[in-house]
Amino acid sequence: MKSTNEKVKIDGIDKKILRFLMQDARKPILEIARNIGISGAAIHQRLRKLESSGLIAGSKFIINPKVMGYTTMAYIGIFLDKAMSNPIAVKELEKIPEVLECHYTTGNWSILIKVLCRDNEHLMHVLNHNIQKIEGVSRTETFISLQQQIERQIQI
Amino acid sequence: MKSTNEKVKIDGIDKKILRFLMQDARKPILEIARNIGISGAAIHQRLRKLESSGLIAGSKFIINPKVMGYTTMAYIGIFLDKAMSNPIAVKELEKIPEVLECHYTTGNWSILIKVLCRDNEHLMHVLNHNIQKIEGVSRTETFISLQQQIERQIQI
DNA sequence: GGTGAAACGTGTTGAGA
DNA sequence: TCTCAACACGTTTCACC
Repeated sequence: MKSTNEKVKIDGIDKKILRFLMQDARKPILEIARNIGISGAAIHQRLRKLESSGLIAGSKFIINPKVMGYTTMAYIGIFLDKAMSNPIAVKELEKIPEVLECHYTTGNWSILIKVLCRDNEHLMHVLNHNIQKIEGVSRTETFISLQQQIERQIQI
Repeated sequence: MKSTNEKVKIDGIDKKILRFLMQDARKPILEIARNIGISGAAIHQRLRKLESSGLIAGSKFIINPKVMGYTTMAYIGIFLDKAMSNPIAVKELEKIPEVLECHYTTGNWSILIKVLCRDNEHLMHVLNHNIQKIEGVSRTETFISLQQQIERQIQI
């Protein structure tokens, strides 16, 4: 894997391959091959190169949380006491399964997190019993996502 | 696909299968079968059920944006004029490829978006030439993610 | 870079417990 | 729901262009 500071060059064929696989990671290579008119072996070689360049970070099945009863998504801005070091807070946040993302941000807050809960009651519980309990957390601001209207990866 | 208001019941075997595939969507079903000690055909049947329940929303290759030179991620809170309807703004935001997420939120802003840019200069350009140009956008607040410390899906 | 072919492994189905 | 077995199909490698 190359340094992440090094840009990787990809051509139009790479882009076509990636566009297929970013949509459906299990799409057979041979099917892609037939679609773009080159051999399966060639695609295989290109994918190995893209993987070792670090451009392909892996593949994932995507789960629909709504079907599991998780319908409330929210962003929470967290203010930390000055004395509190960010890494310790992150360590605690990692233990909370409802926390899906955690960003160390510029601006108002020290930390911005994304949480996924079953409902508002569950969200309130996570706020009061998990997040606010973390030492150093002084205040939080919650923004509930009423609807997620765009969700995508970098366009290539 | 069932209604998204209907919870789906999954057992321990389903969870094991999903945990493997959420980590690596291309992991062969037969390999998973050997790992958890049931036949490949059984896994195949379970996956078909999980898919038709809507729990599996698909699969994706994950691209590492840093390797493509995209190193600046930010959240932007957008204030809309009262006269402005949210759907029109979202339609415009969809046309901006740097916008990866868009949430209609409670709280200060009308909209919270996540953007991915090459660098701060690129972010400034997207703010001034794309986002601020959208009719109805009155003010924005930007939070740059200096580091993303947690990134995961719902835990099952 | 690319190809085709061979060897091997996986996906998928259907009958039956 | 599961298994087994059969077949179709995909992946991977390699020699060669």
